[in-house]
Amino acid sequence: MEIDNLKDFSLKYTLESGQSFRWSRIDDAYYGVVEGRILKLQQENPSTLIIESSCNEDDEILTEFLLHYLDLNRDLASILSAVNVDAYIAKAIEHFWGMRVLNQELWETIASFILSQNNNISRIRNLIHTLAEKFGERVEFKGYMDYTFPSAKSLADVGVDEIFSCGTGYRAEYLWHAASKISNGELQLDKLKNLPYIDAKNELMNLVGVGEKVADCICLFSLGHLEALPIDVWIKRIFEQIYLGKKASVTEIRQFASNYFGSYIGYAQQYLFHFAQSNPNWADPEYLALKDIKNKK
DNA sequence: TTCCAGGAGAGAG
DNA sequence: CTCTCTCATGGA
Repeated sequence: MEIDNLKDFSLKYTLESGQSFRWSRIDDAYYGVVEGRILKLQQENPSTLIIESSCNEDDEILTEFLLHYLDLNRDLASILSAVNVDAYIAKAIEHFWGMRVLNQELWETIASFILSQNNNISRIRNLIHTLAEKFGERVEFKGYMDYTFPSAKSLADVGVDEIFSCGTGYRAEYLWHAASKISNGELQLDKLKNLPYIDAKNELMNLVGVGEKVADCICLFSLGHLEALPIDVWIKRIFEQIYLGKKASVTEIRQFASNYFGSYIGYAQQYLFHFAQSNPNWADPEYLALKDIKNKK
């Protein structure tokens, strides 16, 4: 099946921007395990998305699911125009136009970003794959084989040692703790989805191993809270070097950022993050100078 | 060999 | 509140 008449969408930038660790590109198609099945996505024209699923599901329901997952129900142009306040971020927006902030499954996002701490993206991908291979279910579609993300209950049941043996390091305890609290009902994910940003974030930070940054990642990449600002080493560097010109605390960065970019800071963050990550010259003087050129709103 | 990665917790000051 | 140290692991 396919979805037509897409506007302001880049499948590539959306799936390759470090929000999800479960997509692989083969030629011009993306294969990923999403909520129990393999999806194969291809963008054409570029306003058409061609979709295949490893399980038989109703086209209409799958369409609704993907519109939400890929955040296609939002008016991206107006969001980006709201955060396009200077020539520096304008460069990032221009370069990665169409990149969307995903709405991923909550438990998988919690687990993935617990594993992300003090870790790099390729190793996070490998860890998740190893966990899925050992504790998930095998799925296959058109020669592409992968494993579903293990449920909270299955990880709670196998225990810390088995999780540790996947190479998770000291994060094994954190992951097991979260899996336990979720599978025994101490933390109810459905309730979490209905809370406002601050409340959801605080609730998540009650989990051992979930600090402010990971909580913000979950709020942004799963719960749709676009005002969340995950401050990792990259975002810290970007704000210190580009916008503040000095070392700054997380509190300081947060205050400046929300004041400067407004309530869609989560989207601004994603473009700045991906721009810096993929451009070794992101802090060169020629780029640095762009931040002083303001864009009229 | 040392440094670093989409950090967090514990402890000290 | 802010610093500092430690926590596994693998790739550069």
